[in-house]
Amino acid sequence: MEQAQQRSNSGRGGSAADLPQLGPRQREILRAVIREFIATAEPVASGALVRRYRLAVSPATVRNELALLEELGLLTHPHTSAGRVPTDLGYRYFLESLMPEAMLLPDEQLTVSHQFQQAQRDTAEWLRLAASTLARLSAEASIVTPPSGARGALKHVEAVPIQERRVLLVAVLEGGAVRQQLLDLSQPVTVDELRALGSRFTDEQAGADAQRLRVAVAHERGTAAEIIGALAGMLADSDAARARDVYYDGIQNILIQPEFGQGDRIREMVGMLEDRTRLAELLPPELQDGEVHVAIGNENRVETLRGCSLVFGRYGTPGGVVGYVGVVGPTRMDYARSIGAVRYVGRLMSDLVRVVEGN
Amino acid sequence: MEQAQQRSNSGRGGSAADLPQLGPRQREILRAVIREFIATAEPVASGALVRRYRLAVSPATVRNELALLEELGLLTHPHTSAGRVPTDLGYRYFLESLMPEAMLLPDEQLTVSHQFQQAQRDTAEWLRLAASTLARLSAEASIVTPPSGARGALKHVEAVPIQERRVLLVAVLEGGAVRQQLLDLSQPVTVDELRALGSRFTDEQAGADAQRLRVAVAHERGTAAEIIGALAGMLADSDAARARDVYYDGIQNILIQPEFGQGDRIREMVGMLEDRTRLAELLPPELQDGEVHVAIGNENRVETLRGCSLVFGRYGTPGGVVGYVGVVGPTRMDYARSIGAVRYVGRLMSDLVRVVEGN
DNA sequence: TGTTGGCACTCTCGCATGGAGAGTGCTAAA
DNA sequence: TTTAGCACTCTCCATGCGAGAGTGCCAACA
Repeated sequence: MEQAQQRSNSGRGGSAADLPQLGPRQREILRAVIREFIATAEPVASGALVRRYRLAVSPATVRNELALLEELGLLTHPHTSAGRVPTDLGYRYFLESLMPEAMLLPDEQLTVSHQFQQAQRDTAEWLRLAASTLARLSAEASIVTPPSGARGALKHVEAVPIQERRVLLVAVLEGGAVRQQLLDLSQPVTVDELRALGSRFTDEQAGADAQRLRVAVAHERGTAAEIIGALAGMLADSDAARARDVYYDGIQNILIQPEFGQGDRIREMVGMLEDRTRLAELLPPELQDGEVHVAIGNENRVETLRGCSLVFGRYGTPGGVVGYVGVVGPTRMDYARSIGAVRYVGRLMSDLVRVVEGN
Repeated sequence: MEQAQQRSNSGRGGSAADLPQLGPRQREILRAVIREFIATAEPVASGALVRRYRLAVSPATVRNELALLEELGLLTHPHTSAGRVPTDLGYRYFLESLMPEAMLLPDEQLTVSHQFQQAQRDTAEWLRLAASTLARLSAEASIVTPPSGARGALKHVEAVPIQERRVLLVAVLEGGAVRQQLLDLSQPVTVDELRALGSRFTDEQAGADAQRLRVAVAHERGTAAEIIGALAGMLADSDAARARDVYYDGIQNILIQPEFGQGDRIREMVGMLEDRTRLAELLPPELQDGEVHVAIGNENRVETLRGCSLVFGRYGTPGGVVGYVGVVGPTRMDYARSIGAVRYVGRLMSDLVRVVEGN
């Protein structure tokens, strides 16, 4: 009955080390409690466990085991005569050694990857699709950050005339991101001059970062200097802009969860998600591409998200751009599904980024 | 004591015609009820009115007037011994002829316009700023749609090489929108060829819409035909993409409103807002730039938003691009503030669009 | 005729009560 | 070691009751 174990989901906090040792029956019972609680959101009673999971022992025996699991810190009691509820540590144990393999079903994978292939081949579209796919698969709220270039290197410059002294600068970055900005010039400029400047800068400054562009400003004068200066600003702002460009979806999914029933818990949560400047606090500190990090309840650093779990994955290319995909929900979430979804969508995003980078 | 009246906020439904005639004291009392209810969200009692608004009559007299206003359909009663609550019609009357002038304070205007000037000069940034500004000013949830070109005419084309057979197409549209898409070519192409194609298309097809580009495909062959075809697709998809690019903010503001206290009302609402495909249902059918449209409660067409009011404005340039800014909240909202905020932010957005268009 | 004080009536809300039901913990027996 | 039995605890729900808020109406008054 033991499922394929999977230790690759380890999170931070070195939790694997301090997890207690359990016998097979205790493991079976713990797993049943967590499954049941995830499904019902109600404290789980000994009798119900025996009945619904066809345990070969009596409720009294189960009660003894439950008391033991509680003593180990894996379960709690809302009050004396209520059933058991998993603690954060209980979920952690489940994740580390009880959870079924965290994989999407093959036909789900097929559907999702098909959708990604159908989507318009544009980064914003992909991000939106990733967010909505994650929200649907996990039935939680999802967060997706755009890929951000490690250096924000310039790849291509274009200056489009708007008026005689106003141009739209379009910069394509290494990694396929496109940034645009209006620029008012101090002198009139012709279409041909702009075109020439665009191709010259594309040739000369390809691969440059904000730093190098700032230096290059000194060697230019007039319109050229103004444009290079603006480009440097665009590249420097690039990361700040990225932080504001986060995609959310599925907030409605977590609004209905009974744990957010009333009070301002929910308001705080949504406020936290809407405040794009605080997003960085959610992201796991060090994480490799392809790995999935799970922060259960109090394991995450943000106070307003106590009682919530975060499942985050990192996508990108080695040495190239980096982005995050993740889901947020109550600690009582279907971790196997969420992890599977995050991992798969992260992998797809990595593939897409690789395509844009041209590898 | 009568405030400056303002009839420019008329909505659809020809409501101004069927509004009852009221005497000055009735108007004063109705205004007080609505003010009080907007502030407290609790049914308003006759005694409280007299006390808090220093009315020169006794509670009994006020009760008589309240009964009359109820008979006219402007107020209701949750139950026999409760205070009065405005009906949709009551709010409508308030809007049409009782509301103080719907204008932001001069220093608020200054702060906001300053923020817009400070912002990075990029459409996405403006939209985000508009959404967050509206949410903050109105203390409701805000919705901002990107400017969409009336025709989606092409202004500038650029093809950036990614690999030898893969290019990133960047199209700048009339109105300053930038669209990008990856394209896999059937034959390898050099950087110089791409550059030449880009400038040729920019020259030949400037001002073209999706339709004309489709025709132009027939006159090209090879790589050029593939690129033109892709451009036609991008322009055609342009409107669909725009619909998905809506900016929301301040959802947390309406989550705490007591009217959305519990139940799935709120979940439905957020679901409605998150579902970008249904946004068009919210937008007012015909509306001139600069006008503000208010749909109170049942006046809006979407069922899940019964009990909510929408305040929408249209921005853009005559004959040019068009976009919408608006706020969503409970019918019990501060209409003067919301309308003032929507009008002012709409005007700023119109200015910005005009700048991008080069007028 | 319009206004007001007085008063009965109604409805909600909060609180305490009590019984039913669910579930545990403990003990003693198998 | 497991289990049956049983007392105990706690929640939940329905009920009832009293207080309070507020209205509607009536009769008196200016």
